[in-house]
Amino acid sequence: MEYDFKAIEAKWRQHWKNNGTYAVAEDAGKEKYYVLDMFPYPSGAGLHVGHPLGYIASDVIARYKRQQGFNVLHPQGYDSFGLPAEQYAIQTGQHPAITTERNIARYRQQLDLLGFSYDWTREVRTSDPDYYRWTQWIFARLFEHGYDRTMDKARPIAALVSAFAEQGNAASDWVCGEDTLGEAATALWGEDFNGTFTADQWNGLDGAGRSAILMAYRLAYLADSEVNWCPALGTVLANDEVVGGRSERGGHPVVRKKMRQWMMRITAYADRLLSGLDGIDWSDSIKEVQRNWIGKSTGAQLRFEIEGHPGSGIEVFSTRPDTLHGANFLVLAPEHELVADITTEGQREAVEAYVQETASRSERERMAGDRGMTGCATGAHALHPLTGAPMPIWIADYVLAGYGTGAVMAVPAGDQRDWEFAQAFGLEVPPIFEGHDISEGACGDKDAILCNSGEWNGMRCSDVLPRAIEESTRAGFARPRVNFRLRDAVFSRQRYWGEPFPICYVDGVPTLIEDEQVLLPEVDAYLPTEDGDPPLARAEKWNVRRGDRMEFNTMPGWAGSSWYFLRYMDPHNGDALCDRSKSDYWGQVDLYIGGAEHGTGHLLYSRFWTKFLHDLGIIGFDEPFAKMINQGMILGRSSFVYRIEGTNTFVTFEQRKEHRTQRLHVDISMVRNDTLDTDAFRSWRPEFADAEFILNEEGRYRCGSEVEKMSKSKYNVENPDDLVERFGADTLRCYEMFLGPLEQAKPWDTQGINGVHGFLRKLTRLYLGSDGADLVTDNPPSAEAERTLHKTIKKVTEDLDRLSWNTVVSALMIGVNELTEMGCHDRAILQPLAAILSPYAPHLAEELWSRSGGQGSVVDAPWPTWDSAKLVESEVRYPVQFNGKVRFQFEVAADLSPEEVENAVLADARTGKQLDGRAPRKVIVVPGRIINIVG
RNA sequence: GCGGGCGUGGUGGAAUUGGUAGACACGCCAGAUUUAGGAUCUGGUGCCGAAAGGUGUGGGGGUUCGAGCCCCUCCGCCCGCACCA
Repeated sequence: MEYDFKAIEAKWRQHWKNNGTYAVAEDAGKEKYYVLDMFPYPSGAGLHVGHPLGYIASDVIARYKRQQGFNVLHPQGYDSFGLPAEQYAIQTGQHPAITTERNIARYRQQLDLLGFSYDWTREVRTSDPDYYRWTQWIFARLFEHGYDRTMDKARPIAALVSAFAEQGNAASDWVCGEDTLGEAATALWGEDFNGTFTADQWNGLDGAGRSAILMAYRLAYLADSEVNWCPALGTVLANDEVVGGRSERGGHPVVRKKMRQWMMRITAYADRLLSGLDGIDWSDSIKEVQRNWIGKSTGAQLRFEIEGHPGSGIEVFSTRPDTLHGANFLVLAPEHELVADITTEGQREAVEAYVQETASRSERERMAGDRGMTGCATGAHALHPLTGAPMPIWIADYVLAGYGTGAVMAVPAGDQRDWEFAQAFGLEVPPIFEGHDISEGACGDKDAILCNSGEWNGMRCSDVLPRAIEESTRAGFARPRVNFRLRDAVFSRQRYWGEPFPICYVDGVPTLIEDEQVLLPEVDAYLPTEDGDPPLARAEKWNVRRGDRMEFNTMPGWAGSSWYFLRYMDPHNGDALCDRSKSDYWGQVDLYIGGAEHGTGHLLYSRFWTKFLHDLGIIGFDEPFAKMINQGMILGRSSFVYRIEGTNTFVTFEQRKEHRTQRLHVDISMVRNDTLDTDAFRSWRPEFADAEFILNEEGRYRCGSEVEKMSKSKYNVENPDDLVERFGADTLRCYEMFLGPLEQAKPWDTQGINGVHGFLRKLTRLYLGSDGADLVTDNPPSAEAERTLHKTIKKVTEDLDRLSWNTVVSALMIGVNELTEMGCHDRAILQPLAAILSPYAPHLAEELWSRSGGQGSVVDAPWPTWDSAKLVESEVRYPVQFNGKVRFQFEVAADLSPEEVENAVLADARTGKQLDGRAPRKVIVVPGRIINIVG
């Protein structure tokens, strides 16, 4: 066998392992290149062919860059804290660490088969205490820091404490949770707290009081937030785990409950997270997802006085204060704090019923559904700040409590939702736009011309807007305001298998534990306690060793994955999360490859933590991933059989409509070319043992098929191990790259792999005879063979530079086809060919490199360069322009310089045949293969 | 509804800067060969047509000597967000 892939791959896999080929170290004399995969969660199911796609792509680039002389950092690790291992533990009692260890071993085994050039000495695992120690350390720094708006960076809370001691909180402009501050201050100093406190007030506080105040400023803080609590399950549920007021799993009742949770003040970084997007090379769509999620809007906060309630007012946020003259009522979220105060006696019953009704639905549910407008008048009125006209105050669930101030000024002529609300409740729609018919709907056009708007009549909205903000501010009822949709992230989970917080409570005050690492304790069960405390509360000895008690929550999955790319640079450092000299050398990730599904999770949180660590001077850059490619999903091709209802008889695809049939997924391993192996099917499951088949005219059972997501339950999963067994890792690598553009979703087609396998076999035959004898000669290569080689080097190099993985395989195939046709066995051709093959088929490339006399490992073989002089084609046709019109096609040898082309054209064209009988004076050869002739 | 992207043979896709559309591969067809395989080799394969020729990148229009690519418009598909004031 001339291409014995099993022997070749085993041989070189062992060789690389023995030689530690892929270990890298900092080298000041070499330019670095950092190429990173999103590390996997090691699930029990193992890999299917979709998982390695991105890993192969990054490995190709890592190998290519390495051969180009870069010092390449290409690590891999495991995001090993997570829910599946914990659920398995709840069911079986097996410790998640054991499950995780086993799954990692399986992953490693599968990854090793594929020939990746990872430096495994740098492996990280988020569940490793030596790793999560630093995750806890970052949390501690976040706890100890706040965000100073003046300096636009994170600063130690200690600096704020000094400022408070001297000037209270009036002089410093730090990001502050106003609700948290308000609650704490009210508890300490009484109801009339107006947002500021003095140095005397501060200095008079005890430790608990100060702690409560400082919580409003910390980047990691404790706060009461409303969550979906399921008492039966003893845990908090995410909004999408709640359906119709009951838990999605089990159907237990869910209540909305305020719970004290750790939060991350990511909102402090909202502006920088937004502007930082401009400087990084990510896809437009994922940047757009992040922009949308951050949701910056600029406008004003306006205050409306309430009739009969002097001193209190309703604050609303609006991006369109230019439409203020069209505002004729206010709408509050049902949860708005003023609702109870302002509701009139006549409306109280109706309002309370409405509030009750909305409270029983989750926010998610309110947002979905039929969009029918609901609401209720409070009976109260606000006063229009310009005209003093009374404006009825309504409550409605289309206004969200969590956004802006939880209240809006309704401008039914300018906002579709307000318009619909006005229609539903028979409210007036004052027209404020010239030429706009308000019976049709609202007008959102910012270029519309205003009317009925006092001094602004006749002006364009977009021109009025800045003026409206300015004038309202001067009049004292408004101030400019920027609002973000982004909300602070809940950082607590009531789970076991996550990072424990380095926090204990001393007299109720949350306090950092920094003198020793807080390790995840052993527990006797992985469920919450009877009291509803998280599983960590079961670890009684662990719990009581500090303060009153330890923190029982653990950190969410995204904690460990927010900074792992840094740890690879210095994975064994026991004194720091990453030495500054190492992070300065390796710097940002140059190429990050992974799925697009993390747009608002991992990718946002790692940007946040990176900026924070940059503020602290831990690292010298503030964006983690300079360039990112999101690979598309590989879809499976499912096969179906058609059972006649109520029988055990199956008809083929062609006949399925002649009967009442039921479509069933069948395992694709039993199907070849859409034909079912009926014997295999009978023995697949007992219920099919006596299945009858009605075959088609060709005497075979033809299955139906469909492209859908790969999944166990659809029996359409292709396992990489099987394919490596049948075709080898090199074939699988090439084929996955050949499938199509990396970013696109594409169906898997196992039949297609034969073509790529044939290519590698054909390639091998250039070097080896069928008996395994060397065929490589030292004959001088023909010009033709050189042209093929240089053309291939050029194409492969250019395609890799623009990250076009799939076209590279085609280029290699074409080269091999041509060389095979020529019968080329020349060392001068085949050695460089092995070198450029290496990124895609590293095992075979090593074999062929050594067979063709290459020195050392092909992994370090310098990337060949192409010589344009060798790229001579016989003739090229140029379209020729004469006085602006293309008159004829001119053929010229392709290796001529522009000057030679010019002379050739002049010489020929002077006959004047194609040039209206005129002799040209000048010939201009321009790129794009067009020749301009000036008459 | 808003935002992002896409539309090319039977299939996956190529065409990099506006310059011979369909490279490369699968599938299919025909032939060869054989120890009958999920093997190998050779040739063919966009569509219509016997051929000459015509036609062709979702539809229509435009710019250009020239459009898969640029502009306008309509249709269809995918992804993300979705009452964000």
